[in-house]
Amino acid sequence: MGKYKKSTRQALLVDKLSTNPFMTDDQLAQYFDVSIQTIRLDRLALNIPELRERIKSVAKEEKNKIRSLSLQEVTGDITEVEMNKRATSVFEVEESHTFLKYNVARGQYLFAQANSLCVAVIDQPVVLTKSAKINFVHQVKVQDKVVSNATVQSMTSKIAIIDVVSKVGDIVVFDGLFEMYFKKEDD
Amino acid sequence: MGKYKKSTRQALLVDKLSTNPFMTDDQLAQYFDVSIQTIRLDRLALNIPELRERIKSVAKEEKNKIRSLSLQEVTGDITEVEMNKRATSVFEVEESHTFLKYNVARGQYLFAQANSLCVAVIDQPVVLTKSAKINFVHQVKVQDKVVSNATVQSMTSKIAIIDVVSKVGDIVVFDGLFEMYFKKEDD
DNA sequence: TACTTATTAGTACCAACTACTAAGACCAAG
DNA sequence: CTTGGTCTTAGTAGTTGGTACTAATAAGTA
Repeated sequence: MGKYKKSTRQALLVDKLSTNPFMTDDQLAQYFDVSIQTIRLDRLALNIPELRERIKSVAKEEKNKIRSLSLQEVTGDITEVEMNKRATSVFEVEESHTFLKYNVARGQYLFAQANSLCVAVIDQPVVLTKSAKINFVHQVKVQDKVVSNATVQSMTSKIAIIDVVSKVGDIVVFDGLFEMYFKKEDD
Repeated sequence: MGKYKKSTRQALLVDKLSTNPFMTDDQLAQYFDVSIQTIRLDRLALNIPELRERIKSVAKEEKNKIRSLSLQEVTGDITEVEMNKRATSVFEVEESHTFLKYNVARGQYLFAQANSLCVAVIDQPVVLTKSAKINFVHQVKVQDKVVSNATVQSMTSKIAIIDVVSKVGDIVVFDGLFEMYFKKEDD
């Protein structure tokens, strides 16, 4: 099999280091079958610190930071809302979390962002997710800003169908179709 | 202040490094007001590894702690695993999980539990969620114990289809069909 | 004083980098 | 086809925090 192209390699690099932050540039170069310089350029581009710094940050008690990244905080910042029509939120993955937790959590955070946005766009006090069809289209890299857009497709007195597309730049990383259930205040 | 004699210094050195393993020989030399060589002889005599090795061993411990902590945090406790076949986890909804917006947390945590379970059931180092079709069947209350069951429906060399059903007692609260993508890695 | 232990100085070497320059490879458009 | 851009590789100098070793010196003791 041929080598990966740059973007793929960089995505895989993030992934690799998230599961195993103890790899040297040399080992990574052999793994991806590229030169050590390429790995270093990749790290530079992705803002990934060198081995010793990675290890040091793991060793120091960054576990508190990581622990604090619970799901309810990861809903992203809602930047625009047009009630019952559409909404936008932004979620930036911080580098301190990514190495350890990112792998497991990626799917969960993208879903959480989208789900929260769906709740926010509906102008009702109680909004529940009923069902969803979701796709994780593309990997998210370190420090990527995930911009999520929710658009209400249809809305009855109890159910809203909302389409969500999350992008990093121009690249779609996640999309989903959410069916939200809500109750009017006096129910 | 006079310098310590050898035995005292070495005892203090062990103490110092046990509370702060991040000190370089240079810093230690200044601290004890001896030459760097003395510190190195001390470490040699006491079988204390160099800074980087000390940090690495701390990092490895820390990583395991964090991993189990964050996994437990997100997934609940995985109680049974039959690799590549099925797995079960239990997640108890605490107040903190429902803290801001009950409904938001509910969806995200149920999804997170299911998603994590799908990652755990596949015996591969890197497992990513590709897509999912999920249903939030019934509401979950605080202190409910959500028992999630994942069953691998089919599995190729790259993709696994997993069915997840989450229940509180006998009542189904969530179900989902997950398409997981994984990579074999010989490292 | 001679002997032993403790300390210091200094050299060569290493891993795993950073930061930089320069050149070649590859593809895409004018 | 050639020019330009990105991508990749090569190579050098310098850094940190060491190891491993030799040699000289200082301090304490018989």
